[in-house]
Amino acid sequence: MMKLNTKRLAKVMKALANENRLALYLGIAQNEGSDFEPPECNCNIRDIVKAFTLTAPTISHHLKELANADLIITEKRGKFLVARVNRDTLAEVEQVLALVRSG
Amino acid sequence: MMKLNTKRLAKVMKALANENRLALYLGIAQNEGSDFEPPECNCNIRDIVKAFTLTAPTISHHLKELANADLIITEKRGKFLVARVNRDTLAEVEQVLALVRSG
DNA sequence: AATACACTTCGACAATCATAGAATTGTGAC
DNA sequence: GTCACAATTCTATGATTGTCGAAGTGTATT
Repeated sequence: MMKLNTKRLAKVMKALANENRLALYLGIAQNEGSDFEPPECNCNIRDIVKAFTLTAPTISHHLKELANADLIITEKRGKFLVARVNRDTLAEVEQVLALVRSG
Repeated sequence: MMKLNTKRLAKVMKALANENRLALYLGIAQNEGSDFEPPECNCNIRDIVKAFTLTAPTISHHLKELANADLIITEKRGKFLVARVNRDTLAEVEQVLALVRSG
C-alpha cells in the first residue's frame, strides 16, 4: 500500500482539479460495470471523445495524467484503450479526508 | 446542503491541488482543537507563516482560495484571523468518492 | 496620535497548464 | 499491402497560477 504523503495527495488532487479531467474520471468510473469489449464498453477513448467536446490529443493527455496519479489503470485492447478506476488510491484519499474530518 | 456537481467538485479539488495550500489546510485541521485565543491557538496566519516558508501575501492568497472553495471558514478576531475547516464540504467530497468507489 | 503588528491588495513575473492541429505509430479489416 | 481507424507524440499558444515585494488597511497598545 502506497504511503499518501502531502506531496502525493496534492498530485492526486491536481489530477482531479480540472473540470474536464474530473468528468472524464467520473465517466470512467460509471462505465466500469461493462465487460470491456467494444462496442458494448464505453471505456475506450473513442467513445469518450464523442461524449466530451475535447479532441483526441487532449483526452489522451488527460488520461495520462490520471494514470500518472494512479487514479486509473489503463490497458490496451487491440487498437482500443480501456480504463478503470484504481480503487486503492481512491480508498487512500477517502481515508485521509476521514481523518481530517474527525479532527 | 450544497449540491456538489462536477464543476464545484473540481473547484474543491483545485483548492487542494497545490502542495503548500494543502499543507496549510491540513495544518488548520490539526490545530482546530485549540481555543482560538492567541497565543495558544495556532490558527492565525502569523503562526502559520512562521511554520511554512511562504510570505504573508502568499498565505493570504491561499487562505482566500480555501475559503472560496468552502473548505475553511475564516473569522476575524481583533487583528488576528482564525480559520477552521468546514466539515460539511469535507463530508460531501467523501460522499462522492465513496460513491465512485462503490461503482 | 504615533507606533507596531496582522493581514490584504496590487502589480509583476516566471512557471505551469489546457487545448488544439499536424504528423506519427500501431492495429485490425479487406 | 493498403486502407481506415484509434491513439500518441510533438509543437505551439493563450490562459491560469504561485509567488513575491511594495504599498495599503485596520486594529490594538502606549
